[in-house]
Amino acid sequence: MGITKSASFTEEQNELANVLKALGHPARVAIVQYLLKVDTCICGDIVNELPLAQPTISQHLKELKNANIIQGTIDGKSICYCLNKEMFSKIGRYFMGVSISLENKCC
Amino acid sequence: MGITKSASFTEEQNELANVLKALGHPARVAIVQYLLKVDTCICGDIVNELPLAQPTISQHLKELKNANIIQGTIDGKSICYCLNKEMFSKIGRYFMGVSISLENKCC
DNA sequence: ATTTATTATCGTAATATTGCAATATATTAA
DNA sequence: TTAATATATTGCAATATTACGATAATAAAT
Repeated sequence: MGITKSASFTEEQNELANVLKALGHPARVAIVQYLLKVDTCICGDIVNELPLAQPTISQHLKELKNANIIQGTIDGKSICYCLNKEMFSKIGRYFMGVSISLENKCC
Repeated sequence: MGITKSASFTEEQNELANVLKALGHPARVAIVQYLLKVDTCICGDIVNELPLAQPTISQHLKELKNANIIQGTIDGKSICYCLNKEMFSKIGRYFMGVSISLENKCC
């Protein structure tokens, strides 16, 4: 993107935006959904599953990891990836909270 | 961004990614939080609230509107914006669903 | 030590996003 | 009609993202 004035916003706003930006790409949504289905997997499994090259998948995994959406643990010569429960719980609670706040408001 | 291979992913994946991408910017998170606080407001109120120029706010509002996150209704010479309850409910339910699916899994 | 397997990094082209000044559009007020 | 108010659009510079080929790095197997 262009110049994003992160400094102008609160820590909370920047953090939330970072996580949602990381999830704001169809390939990364697909990776999350695949991980949800298979529980854990290695990078190569995702390369076989999605129509993207290995470096591209690796880059997407890095972004998801940076945003604390997935975690990877070294397992021999491969890396075992899985979803970070707490992050999904946190995001879920945030949006449900917004949703409840909006319940008795009209537009 | 670069070339996003939207065609390679499902409709659902693209839709979810679009909404989350729209929310994946601190200025747009700030707009949502402001709207949550004041219920409804006009564009000018947001321009006064955030450290961004009017065309920039207008552009962010357009993106939020396109993603169906806010709606704007013409009110005289200004436009009254508010959050779209259903969208937040939908996103909240999605993430809570993922969260619940992850509950009894380990990593 | 060499090969094989798995993932990460580098470099780069193509494209998208961000922010704003200038300007256009639309509605109300005088 | 003219002026004032509110928002949208255009055009552009600066920057970020996406995708991938080539290559490096790491660990296991032979």
